[in-house]
Amino acid sequence: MTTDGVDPQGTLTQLRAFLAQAPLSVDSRLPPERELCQQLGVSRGELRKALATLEAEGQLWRHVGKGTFIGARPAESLADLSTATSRTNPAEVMQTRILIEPEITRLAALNATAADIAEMRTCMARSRSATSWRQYESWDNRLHRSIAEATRNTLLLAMFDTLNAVRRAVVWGRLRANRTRPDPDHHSFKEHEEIVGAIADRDMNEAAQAMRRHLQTVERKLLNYSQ
Amino acid sequence: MTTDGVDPQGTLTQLRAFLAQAPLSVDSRLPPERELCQQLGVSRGELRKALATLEAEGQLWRHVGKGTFIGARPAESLADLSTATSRTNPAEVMQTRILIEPEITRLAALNATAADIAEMRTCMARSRSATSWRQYESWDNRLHRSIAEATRNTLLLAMFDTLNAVRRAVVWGRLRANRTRPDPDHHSFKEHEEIVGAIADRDMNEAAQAMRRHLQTVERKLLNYSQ
DNA sequence: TCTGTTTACCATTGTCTTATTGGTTACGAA
DNA sequence: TTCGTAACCAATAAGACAATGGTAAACAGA
Repeated sequence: MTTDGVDPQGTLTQLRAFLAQAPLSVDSRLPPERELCQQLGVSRGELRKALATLEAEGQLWRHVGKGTFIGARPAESLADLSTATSRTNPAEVMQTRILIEPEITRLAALNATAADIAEMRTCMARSRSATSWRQYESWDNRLHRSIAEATRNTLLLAMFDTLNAVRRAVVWGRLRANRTRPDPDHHSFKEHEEIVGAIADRDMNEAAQAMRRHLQTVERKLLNYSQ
Repeated sequence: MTTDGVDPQGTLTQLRAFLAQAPLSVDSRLPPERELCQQLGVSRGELRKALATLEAEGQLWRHVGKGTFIGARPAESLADLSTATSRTNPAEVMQTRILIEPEITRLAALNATAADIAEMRTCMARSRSATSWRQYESWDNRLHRSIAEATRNTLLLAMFDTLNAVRRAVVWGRLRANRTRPDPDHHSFKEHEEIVGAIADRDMNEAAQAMRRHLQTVERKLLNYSQ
């Protein structure tokens, strides 16, 4: 194993020298392969071998249609709705809801106005009188969102909307067709009452716990049987 | 005031009839004004008056370059990083962090592996030996993210990243220049120790409370004096 | 036979141009 | 004045085109 067996024509060395000499800062794009191989006087295949080595070393990264860039590949942000949706699952969604929504409810109990609470009660009444699961879920959604609105924190509301969007995408096909409308004694009705009641009482701890109990019921129903 | 003073040519009535007859479901786009006014045999001005009435009634919505659509105008999603950033403020950001991150820490105490905890300790050590505020904040960021990673919930991690992106954008210009590096007895060092210690002990409640105490200190420093 | 070069093609991405659309204004006719 | 017509504007959408990394086949040279 001779040294020139590793880098026969010195393409890699030549490329390193070029990068050291060129005025390229981090995240800047270097010339396209078709130009660069002419500048260095090597074939495109040899150049790509050297580039592959540097990429393996983490000194640069490449992407079709974009180019070749200095530095570390930008981590694909998980903070993106589509990528988050494609990588998660219903169990994670419920766990996240159980973590976050009770705390939202706690803050709602502190900040909700009378109008907010009236809005929640309206949503509850409409969900009770829903004539289809689709209607019920619409009002259920709106109830949960009105609680998030009551926190008077736009960022928190945005986080809730994000979570909600992921939830809808993940449990998409889940259409309950076995019954045409919710039972009058559907568990959610009583649980919603408890949540909104605690918010109206300004009982922050009870509000949070009621929401947690509600979501845990939903999770149980979701993961064990369908509904 | 005669009846035909309200709708002289009956354009509005004609348009209502057209919409009732046409096979247009919710969210579907109706023909552009230039076509529609020919179909109905009225001038574009008259058509636009009728459309304005229906829009005021909430039966349709219009937008330049897009068209005219049946149904309610889609609410601009707050679940968007840029809009959320532009409407929130540092106080909301801290409130949201104090609500969410302790719960993340609680779950991390349950799910963290030994490797996760080692990663957290590495971040703490690096932040202690940082020679600039910029370095310190980089390792502080990475510590908080490693805690979110330890939850083993990709959706929760995505939510954390979202919150973090907003935080960075909101408190952007805030560069601490009064000292070149953090004090060796900076409050965060001890608080980070308590958080990671509780995670290592699998003490979920203490982990959550330690994180809450830490963030409340950060909030106090942020809102009262700068740092 | 093996290695490297050339060439062509592909899928993805970015950029530029063009067309469409609601909104507005000016002008003229009734 | 009132209303229809035309023209223009800004925002948006859609398509055309070019550029780029990735890949395989054909070819040449040892």
